[in-house]
Amino acid sequence: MEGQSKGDRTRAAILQAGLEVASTEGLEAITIGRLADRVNLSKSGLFAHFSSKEQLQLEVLQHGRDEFVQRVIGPALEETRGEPRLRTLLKNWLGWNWSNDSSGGCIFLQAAAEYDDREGPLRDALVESQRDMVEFLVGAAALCVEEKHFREDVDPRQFAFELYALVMAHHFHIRLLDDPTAPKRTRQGFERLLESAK
Amino acid sequence: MEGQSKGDRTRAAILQAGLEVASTEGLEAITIGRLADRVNLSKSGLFAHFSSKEQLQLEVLQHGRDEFVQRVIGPALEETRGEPRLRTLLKNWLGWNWSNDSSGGCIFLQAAAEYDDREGPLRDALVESQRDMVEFLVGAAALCVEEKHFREDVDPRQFAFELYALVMAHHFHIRLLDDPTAPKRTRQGFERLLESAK
DNA sequence: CAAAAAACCGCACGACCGTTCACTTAATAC
DNA sequence: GTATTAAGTGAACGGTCGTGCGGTTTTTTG
Repeated sequence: MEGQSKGDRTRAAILQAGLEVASTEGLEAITIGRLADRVNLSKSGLFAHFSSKEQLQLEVLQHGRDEFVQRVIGPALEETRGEPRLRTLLKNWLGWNWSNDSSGGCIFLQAAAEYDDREGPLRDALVESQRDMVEFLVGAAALCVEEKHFREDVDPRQFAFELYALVMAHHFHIRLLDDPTAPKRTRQGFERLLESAK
Repeated sequence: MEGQSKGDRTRAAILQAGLEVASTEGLEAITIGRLADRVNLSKSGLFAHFSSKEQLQLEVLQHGRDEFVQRVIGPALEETRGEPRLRTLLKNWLGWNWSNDSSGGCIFLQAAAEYDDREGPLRDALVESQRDMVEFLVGAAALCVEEKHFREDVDPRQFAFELYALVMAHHFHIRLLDDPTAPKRTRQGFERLLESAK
């Protein structure tokens, strides 16, 4: 009668393991057998929790969204509007990309590469989440204008574009090229972006 | 006795088809069978051209490098050093990302996501090619300083970081989000980047 | 045009894939 | 504590994967 049944706990463990695999090797690299090993279940035992592999992938992606909101968006929303919020957002975002706790980078950037030329429900779900993300950035930038932290003629959408660009470059440089100066360069680009908006 | 034997021509066709698959679905999505269908060969007939699947993938990646040099780097090198060369580079680069001629986006950004958390020869080859790419950008920016198009205190490496960032964002917005304003935003970011370097 | 070499095919293999189903074991409810 | 329900197992299926081998066809050489 209380919170979590056995099934719920198993499900959560599966999604967590799925997120780890997906963020390092991709959503397409998720395999029933491999995931079953990771959580000590039989293939069929794991499969019984989902109606299909695609459904499993969709739920893993959704789990990624939830985690991102909790670890990145949430803390930013607790900050005061405008520039401080933007700074907190970037800080946690870079932490998310870099998080070495079992996971490998950002599942969204990983999935973006996988589905940017493919059709289907997975692409649709990803596009929706990324459009949300962009809209959140646009909103955060618009608040900077509203709070007079930015000039009035700053285009929030252009600002969001360039901010996301920096985060992608950060991910690329730190994960693929092993460049330890990536965070510094990202922050420097961010400061330049802020400067030219003021 | 003359230029191309039958085998060479077939090989080239395989690599071209491989590049198309790799740029849309990834190097990992390359499959002997699917590729064999695409070029009207039997699985074993195709396989005989390579010593292993990994070798095939490596050669596809190398083919991508060659194409990129020919279509993007080459034209830029014909331009006069400094800012004009940089502008030509960006123009052709965006064209490469967008090239709708059978291919799907940039094979390097695709592969970067696939191998940023994996080990092996494929990752090594990719990292090398991307380091080269970054070094080329750094050099192009340094020439801008040398030619007095940029201020003396501009850091070419920081410039390269931010330029690559814009190109990644362009790729992301145009291929995943279907955002037709992406080229405009990229150019606008580029102009801002140039402006603050002058 | 014949001989040598290169290119290609068909078939088979073991491994892993997603999915189904009949069954057993464990957790929950009364 | 027993009845009921939920959770997990094991074997099997058709399919595709990378790879190896023996034989046939095509291209190249002299």
